[in-house]
Amino acid sequence: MLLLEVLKSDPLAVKARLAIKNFPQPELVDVVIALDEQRKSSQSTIDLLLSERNKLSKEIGLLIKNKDPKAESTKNRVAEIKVELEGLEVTHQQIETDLYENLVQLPNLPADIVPSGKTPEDNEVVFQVKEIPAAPKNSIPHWELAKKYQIIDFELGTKLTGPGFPVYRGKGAILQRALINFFLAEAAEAGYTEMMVPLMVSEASAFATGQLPDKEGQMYHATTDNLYLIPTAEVPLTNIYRDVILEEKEFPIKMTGYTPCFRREAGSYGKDVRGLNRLHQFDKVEIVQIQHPDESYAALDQMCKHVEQLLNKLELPYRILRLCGGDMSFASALTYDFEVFSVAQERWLEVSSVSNFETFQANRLKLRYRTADNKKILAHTLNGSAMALPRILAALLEINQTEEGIRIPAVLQKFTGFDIIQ
RNA sequence: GGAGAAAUGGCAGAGCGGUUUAAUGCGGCAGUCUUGAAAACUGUUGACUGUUACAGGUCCGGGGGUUCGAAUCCCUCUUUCUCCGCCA
Repeated sequence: MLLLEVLKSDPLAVKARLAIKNFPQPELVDVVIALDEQRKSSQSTIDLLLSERNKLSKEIGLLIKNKDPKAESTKNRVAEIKVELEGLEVTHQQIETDLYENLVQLPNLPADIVPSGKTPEDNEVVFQVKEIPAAPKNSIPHWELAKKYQIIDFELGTKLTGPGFPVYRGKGAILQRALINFFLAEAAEAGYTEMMVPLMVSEASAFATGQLPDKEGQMYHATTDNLYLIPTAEVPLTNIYRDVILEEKEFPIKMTGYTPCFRREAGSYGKDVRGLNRLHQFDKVEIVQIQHPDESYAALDQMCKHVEQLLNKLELPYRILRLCGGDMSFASALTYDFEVFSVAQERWLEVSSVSNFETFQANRLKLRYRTADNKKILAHTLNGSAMALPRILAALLEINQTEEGIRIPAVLQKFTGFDIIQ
C-alpha cells in the first residue's frame, strides 16, 4: 500500500512512476487525494460535535449532582447531537472505505533504475555466465532422467493427490533434503536466523502481505477453519513483524525459513509445465530482511550476492535479470530474477526472485521503527528465494547427467552422503 | 469436543456508569549525587488522527447495543488459561 503523503506531495511524479509499471488508471491518484480531503473535513466536523458532546455530558453529571433542573434541557441537546452524529458517521465510514479500496489498487512505485517495458523480453540482463555449457552427450530432459533413475514419480503423485504433486523417491528424496540443508546452512552462514513457521496462515496474515484480496485464487483455502496454505514462506515470515515497532538498534533483521509452498496457479499446460517446471507443491528456502530505509538497497545487493554464490557453488550456468516495470510484481520497487539454463530443455528457468518492497509492505503491516527523537518511521522489507528447489533440481539433473549416472556437485555431497545417482 | 475463568499502556496490575485527561509498581529515557558505575532521589515515558504549532478527536481483545454519558452494563465473535475427554 502506497503512502498518502507520497501521493499528495507530488501526484505528477507518482503518475510518471506508475506509467513505468504500465498502470492503466493513473486517475486513481487524484481520486485518492480527493477522498482524503473529504475524509479530513468530515472527520473534523465529527470531532467538533464529539467535543461538544463530551463537554455537555460532563456538565450533566454536575447538574444532576446539584439537582439543577437544567440537566434535562442539556440532555436534550446531547440527544440532538447524537442524531446528527449518526448520519455523519455513516458517511465518514463510506469515505474511509472508498479511500482504502482505491488506495490498495495502486501498485508500488518502481525504483529509478527499473527499465520500462511490458513483457519479459524487456527485462534487462545485468549478468550472464560467459559460456553456456553444451548439453552432455545423448542428454535427456529431467523428467526422463527422473523416470530412468526412479528418483521422482509424477504419476504416483497424481494417484495420491493430483498433477503437480510429485513423489520423490530414494536418492531423489535425499537430494531434496540435501538441497534444503545446503541452502539453510548457507543462509545461516550469511547471518540469517532460521525460523520454522506454520504452513497455514489466517486471513489476517494473508491480507497483510497482500495475497488477499486480489490473489485469493492462487492459494489453497481450508474453508472449514478459514486458513490458507502458504504460497511462500514470505507470508508467515513477514507477518512475524506485523504491528511491530522496532528499536533502531534492532536492524538488520534477517530471517530464513524452509517451507513447502502451495500454489494453485491454474495456468497454462504443455511444455512449460512439464516435469518440475511448475508444481502445486514445491520446496523453497526463503530469505527475508527488514531494514532501515537507508540500508535497504545495500541489503538487496547483499541478497543478490548470496543467491549468486549459491548458484556458483552448485556450478550452474545462470543469468541475472533486472525486471522491467511490466514484469515486476505489484508490491515490488525493484526485483532481480535469477535464471538457470536448462541444457536439455534449452531454455532459462526462473529459480529465484529477489525484491525490495521499500515501505509498500510495511505500510500495510504497520511495521515501523522508532527514531532517536521518537518518530515512528516505516521500515523497508525485502525478500528473496534462496532458493526454490524444483527448477534447481531440474537443471542440476540435466547438466550433471553422464553415461555412468548423475553426478552430484561437490558442495552437496556432504549433505547427500553419495556422489552419484545410478 | 465438554465445563469453568479471563482479556486494561513494553510488562505486571488497579479501576466495576460521571474530577480516569486509566491509579500504582517494574522496565525504558533524562537528570541530581559520583572519578566512573551501582544504589538512592527527581523528572519523564502508549498508539492513531489532526494542527504551521496549539486545540480537538479516537483507542481498555474485535464487532454491535443500552445511556445525556461506558474500561465499567447487555449481546455476539475471537483468543488465552484451568480442569475433563481424545491424541502424535
